[in-house]
Amino acid sequence: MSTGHRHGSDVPDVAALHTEAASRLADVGQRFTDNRRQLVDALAHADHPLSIPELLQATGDVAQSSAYRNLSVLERAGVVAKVVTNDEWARYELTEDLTGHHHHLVCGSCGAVRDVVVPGDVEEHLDRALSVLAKREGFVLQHHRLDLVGVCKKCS
Amino acid sequence: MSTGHRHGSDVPDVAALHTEAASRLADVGQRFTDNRRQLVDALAHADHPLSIPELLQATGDVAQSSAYRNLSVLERAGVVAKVVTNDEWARYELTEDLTGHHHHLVCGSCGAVRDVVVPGDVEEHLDRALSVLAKREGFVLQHHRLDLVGVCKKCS
DNA sequence: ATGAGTGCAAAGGCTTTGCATTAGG
DNA sequence: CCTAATGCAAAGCCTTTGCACTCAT
Repeated sequence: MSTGHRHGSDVPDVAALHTEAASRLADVGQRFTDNRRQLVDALAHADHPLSIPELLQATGDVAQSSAYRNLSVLERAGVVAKVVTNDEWARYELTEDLTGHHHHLVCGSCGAVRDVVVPGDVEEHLDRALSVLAKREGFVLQHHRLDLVGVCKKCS
Repeated sequence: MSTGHRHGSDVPDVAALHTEAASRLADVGQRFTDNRRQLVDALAHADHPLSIPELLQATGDVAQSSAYRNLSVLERAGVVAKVVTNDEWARYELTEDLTGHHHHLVCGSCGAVRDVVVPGDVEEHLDRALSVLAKREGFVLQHHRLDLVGVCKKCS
């Protein structure tokens, strides 16, 4: 799936997302509980990876330890991915096969991270070049991460 | 400067590196002490970003707190850059204007990170595309970070 | 009933900081 | 001499874990 989500102007298909999340959790022997649904929904409605404080605020009544534990479970289930940035907290986002491939605008000034989609032809060109490179290095390439580092609109 | 270093087969120009490091430290009112020289040398001879444990081992007799403090100073001076990965420790490398622009092969299995250089034409193509994108987003682009995530030769 | 999930509090582990000592200009 | 730098130990802070309670099946 790659139904509409925050990158476009369309509304996220919440039902489909829930079904898929539940399915992936079931695959690893886990339930789609209310806490987990709240975390997934918060991530689905954000246009950038969320930190734990942001997630706690967005969900309202999820205990911090539960948030960490459930994010870990969701990560193992392939529903969310941890995004490491230079700021103090880890950030989380839905996996790319749920939201679509994208990259990040990282503001070196305030630390803000925003999702951005790179034109398809650029991605293809890049992927071809990286495949060749990986093969040459004896490296099994799974995917690439690309961050644009600079100063966001608000800080400049 | 961008004298020879670990990416090529050439030997790092230690003297020039020291001069440049000392100069940049002086610019921010800091000295090029023996501990800092040891850290810089260790980074110059590695072919991948080093974690604190690796740096402590490579330097031998630098106290952990001094390593952290000096890396912070070197970072402010623009001599080293912190590289954030998904593993437990932060990693450090010399800044790209000292070593040349490069990217990282990140092994999702063992966490190893190795430097890799992408062909110039690919970089140019990418930079042009990203400039257009950044302008459209009202973002002042300074540089990009590109990681190849997969499985390294040793783990596959 | 029975195991998964939850929440509070305590523990862990990387990183930072306080402070007395040492070294460089 | 005098300030910067160093090293040890203690403190911080994000994250993980222990444990008893609750909920769903």
